[in-house]
Amino acid sequence: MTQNIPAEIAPEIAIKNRTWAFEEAKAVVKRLRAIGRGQVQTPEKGYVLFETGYGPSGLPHIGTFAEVCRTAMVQQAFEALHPEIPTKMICFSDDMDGLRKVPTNVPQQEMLAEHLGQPLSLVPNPFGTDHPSYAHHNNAALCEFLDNAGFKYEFKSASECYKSGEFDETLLLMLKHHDDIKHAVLPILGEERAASYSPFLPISPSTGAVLQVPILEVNNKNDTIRFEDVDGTIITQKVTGGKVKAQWRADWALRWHALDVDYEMSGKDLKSSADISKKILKILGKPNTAGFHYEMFLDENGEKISKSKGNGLSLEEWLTYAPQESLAYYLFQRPTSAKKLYFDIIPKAVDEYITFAEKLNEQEPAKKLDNPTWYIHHGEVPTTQHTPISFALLLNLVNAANTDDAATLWGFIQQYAPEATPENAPFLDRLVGYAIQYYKDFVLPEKSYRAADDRERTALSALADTLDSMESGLTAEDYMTAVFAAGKENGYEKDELRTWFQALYQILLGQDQGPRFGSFIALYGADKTVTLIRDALDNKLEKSA
RNA sequence: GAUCGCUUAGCUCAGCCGGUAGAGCAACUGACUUUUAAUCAGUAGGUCGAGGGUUCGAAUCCCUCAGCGAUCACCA
Repeated sequence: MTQNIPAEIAPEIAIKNRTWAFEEAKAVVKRLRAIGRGQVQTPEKGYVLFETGYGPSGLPHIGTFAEVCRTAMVQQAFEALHPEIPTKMICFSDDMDGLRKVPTNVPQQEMLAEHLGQPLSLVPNPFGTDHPSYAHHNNAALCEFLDNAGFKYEFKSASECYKSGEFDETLLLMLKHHDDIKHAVLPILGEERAASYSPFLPISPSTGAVLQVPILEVNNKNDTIRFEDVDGTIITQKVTGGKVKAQWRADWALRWHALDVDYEMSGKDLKSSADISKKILKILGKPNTAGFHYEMFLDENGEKISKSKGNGLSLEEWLTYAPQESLAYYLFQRPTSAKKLYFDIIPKAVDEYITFAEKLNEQEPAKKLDNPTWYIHHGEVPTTQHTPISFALLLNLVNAANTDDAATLWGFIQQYAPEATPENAPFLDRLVGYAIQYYKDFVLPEKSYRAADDRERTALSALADTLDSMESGLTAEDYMTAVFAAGKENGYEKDELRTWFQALYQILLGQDQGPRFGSFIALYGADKTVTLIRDALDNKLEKSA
């Protein structure tokens, strides 16, 4: 249930920490103290609850990850303050929400259009996966993602909460305070919406759709509401048992109340909604849930990242080029100021993560709490995270080494860190994979091979012949000598040798710069270099570029 | 209109319970390599948006202003 056991940090030390995560955790403590009349103790439900919200109308995105990740950080800080109190994180999916519009990026558009208005958990699955519904598919994606990232959480489905009756008690309470709740929400609504607003959205008995209709009458004796169904029939329906869903904002308060949520953060775009939800929670008679509002993610030009525009950097993109830990590190930084998300920040984030990860285990307890990796690795960085070289160096290396082969790249790495191997530095090995991906996507497409002129052809074939006749396994210096000899003996004067090397890069590697050529041959292999040269002379490289 | 954020070295940003500024990149110098790049060592570079206040002392707290930007006001 508890997220983890932070490495021994005395609560007296923890309470002095001022990072945002601890400030948030202290807000949770304050809430507990209010509930316990001055005593900080385990809530009646048996644990302190941290909630995150997810809308399964789309796949999990970077905002989803950010919210779970940061909530886990607050949770960990709380555990350091009160190790004796159990905690739990719930990832709540609002899969009872109606399908408002058909997303343009999913299959079976027409089929989905027929199900507009239906709860997402009843809309058929258009993806062809095993899951029974649209929402189930997305929920599974969320869980898979969170599991892979190593989060400890409990998944909760809105549809199940409504149907099972878990929300009934609170729904009845909301029915009792129907008008108060309505008036709490009205001030922030536009005129048009205000006219028909109700905290309740009945489920149509004829179509199953989530209806956004005026509530004609509230009956607290029978636990019912009256409304007009899509076909014009006036219906009287219980608010319990999954026949009614709470409207946005009221829905939030409902969850906080019914599950007794102690902490939930949200984006600043939801600030006004959260404020209303707090008012509703108060009407329902519970103390405030703790939580703050994090800033939005922007793109390189400071504009809001939107999935439809495709600007900025997506979660998938980050995780294609860098480890999840580096993103978590990035997310730890000042959540209340807007973050620009674009490619260039990734290498820096990775290297700063590495720097902090290398330091954590030796730091004084008080210092540990200022180290972002304390939150990412639950107090102690595993030794497997050690890497002797930086990601920036690795990216330069993969560029220079001109290879998408991990083994070759490791050869270059060992020039810098002779003792490192994929086995004893698994994190570095992961970084190698990311660097190669980067090479494939950004370096390779930029390559432009040119054909050799006559002098170059002569020198290159001489080099190929020499290499062919050399024994394998010679040193970089031996190969270097051969390269120089091939140049000198085939028309390159001493002061022209630079152009000879440049020719090698342009003709063989498709770029203006490259690695030290002797080392390149030693690592790439003399025989493969011969093949490379002969392919170049046959003009085969241009096609593969 | 309401709410919030940002403004610190050429660039991107960190520092913010007050004690005369830091990093990365870029620049420059040097070392090392029988090419370049890389690597390593070092140097230089800022009246911390403007004005005022509190203080022995403010990039850091308070007020005013300016510029830029975001979010909300339809849906979640």
